Amino acid sequence: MAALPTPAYVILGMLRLGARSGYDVKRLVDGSTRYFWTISQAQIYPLLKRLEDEGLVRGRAEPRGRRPRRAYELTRRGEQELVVWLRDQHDVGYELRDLGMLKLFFADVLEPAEVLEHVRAMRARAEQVLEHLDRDSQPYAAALRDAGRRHPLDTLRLGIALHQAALEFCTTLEAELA
Amino acid sequence: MAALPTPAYVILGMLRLGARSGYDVKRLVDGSTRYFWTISQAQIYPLLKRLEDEGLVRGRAEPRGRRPRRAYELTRRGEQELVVWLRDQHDVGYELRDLGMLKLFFADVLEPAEVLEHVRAMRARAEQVLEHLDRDSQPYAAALRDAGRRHPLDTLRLGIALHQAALEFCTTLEAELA
DNA sequence: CCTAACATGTAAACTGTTACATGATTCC
DNA sequence: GGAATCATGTAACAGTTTACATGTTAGG
Repeated sequence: MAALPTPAYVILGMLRLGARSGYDVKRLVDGSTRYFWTISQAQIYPLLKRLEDEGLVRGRAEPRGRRPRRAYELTRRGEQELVVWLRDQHDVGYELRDLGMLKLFFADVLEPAEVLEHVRAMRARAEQVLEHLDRDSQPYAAALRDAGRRHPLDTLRLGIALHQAALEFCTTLEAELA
Repeated sequence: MAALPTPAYVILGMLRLGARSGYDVKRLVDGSTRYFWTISQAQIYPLLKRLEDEGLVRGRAEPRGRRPRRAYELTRRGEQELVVWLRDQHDVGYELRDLGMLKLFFADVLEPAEVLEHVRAMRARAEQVLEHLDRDSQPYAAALRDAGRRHPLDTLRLGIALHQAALEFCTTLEAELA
């Protein structure tokens, strides 16, 4: 059996955190891992089917009227598979694509005033993300912690620390450029 | 004329910073923007051709023996195109895919000792990146600053601040988990 | 009654990477 | 003479997103 693609583990993990439908998975991803891992809706349904074929999730039909609908849960093998993947310390890599940083890198072609504008835009973005993390992700992570899962909150704290650092750097740079 | 894909602007920017061949572009990207923007070699050559067709770069053949080789430089229109793109404050978005954070998010399935191991691995990664930035990117950015381009160094400082923040958070979390 | 949110699914397009092939030059 | 580095290029593949299509349920 071929190794699963990463989005499959996201699905397994979200099912373990209480998601029941593909739609739930998408909602939870958007509300929690979105800033360090996204997944598009079009990937979810085919993957759920595959996971069911491989016996890692169990789905049963719960149609609403004429509309098909499936509710899923992890099987024991699915949970084992998730644990094996989580344990693999081998891949903790990351990939960042940051247009703000890329444009700053090339910004010497611009007028100083334009660079300042750009840095301000980067700071505004960091502020927006922090606001979203605080308003939308925090309550969800706090609820999970109260249910005994502490690590979503730890991850959120890391996300906040990262964006805070970006925010502080932008503020410093703005002062230098002014 | 359709808007160019982002890697095309990376090429324009790198040509402006002194790259002459496709190979140069790849080398500069690997040595400088790699931690916030990568580009694969296979994308570069077709894009250079396209940029030449659109009059944004000028290439001339400088073969080595029987091996073809092209040296490129920015045209005025190419530089204008770069500036227009840089000015567009509309897209300063970013995309992060961080397996370390994703696994931390789901880490409640693991034993506490395993989580600690994982956080240590994340910290080790941050340390490695910081080392690379300091050893490989710093000299290059410093040389560019001495040549009058200060923003590659600013971008590097932001990268360092980000990884430093990650490192500090991991250290804190390790202490909490121990 | 209408809109928003719930919910599933597919086809096509796009983006990016991997793997391979080729050959020159420089340094040990 | 062999290895590493310089240098270009393509074909196949994998991964991801966009756009569309469809229908339900709950609330204002």
